[in-house]
Amino acid sequence: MQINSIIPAPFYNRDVVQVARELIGKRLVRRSDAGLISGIISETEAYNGSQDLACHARAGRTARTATMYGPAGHAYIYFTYGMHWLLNVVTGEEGYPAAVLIRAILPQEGLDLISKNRTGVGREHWTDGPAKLTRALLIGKELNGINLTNSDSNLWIEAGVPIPQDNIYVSSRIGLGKTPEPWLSMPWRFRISDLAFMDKP
DNA sequence: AGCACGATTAACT
DNA sequence: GTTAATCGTGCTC
Repeated sequence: MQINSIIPAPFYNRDVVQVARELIGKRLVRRSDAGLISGIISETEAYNGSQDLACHARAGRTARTATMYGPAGHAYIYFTYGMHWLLNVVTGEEGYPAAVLIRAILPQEGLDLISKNRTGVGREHWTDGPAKLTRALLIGKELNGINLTNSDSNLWIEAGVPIPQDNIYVSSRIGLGKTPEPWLSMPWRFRISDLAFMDKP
């Protein structure tokens, strides 16, 4: 893939909800020791500032959430449920804590590597969850804070395939537990509703 | 210093 | 539909 197709920093230095919507269809690329692994982003969620009670930054700036306060276009990767790593992209002005959770991708390159990283799991479930895709792409704490707009990084996001607005399904975020309203119902989850276009050669 | 819980997953009944 | 796995983080004592 061409270096010049990497999404530049200004794309991320905007409203987190808008970025979450526009990340649908972009290509997430991981360069591992074994080779390239990539997939089209098919599901995202926006987490918007310390006032958003579903956002980790609700507790203010801590060692864990520090990257969310950093520059847009960097990766915020955190550990949860004692075993899972989740990948987010920092958005907005430096100092404002907001990020987009990458919830699912559609595998494109490095299928043999993904298969290896997801042994015992059916192809349809290789990367259809936020912790599944980080396992498939070998993403962990060592990539926390990495610049996703830098061609020297081992993780970046490229221009992918255009997704029409009417093929993006909007709903409320999931897995938020006891998060109170209105945050629980904010329409900040985006996903491709019709995957038929992927089946074309 | 101790504790409850989580932006989940996979394996159950 | 239900639940165990598993541990860093942030809050309470």
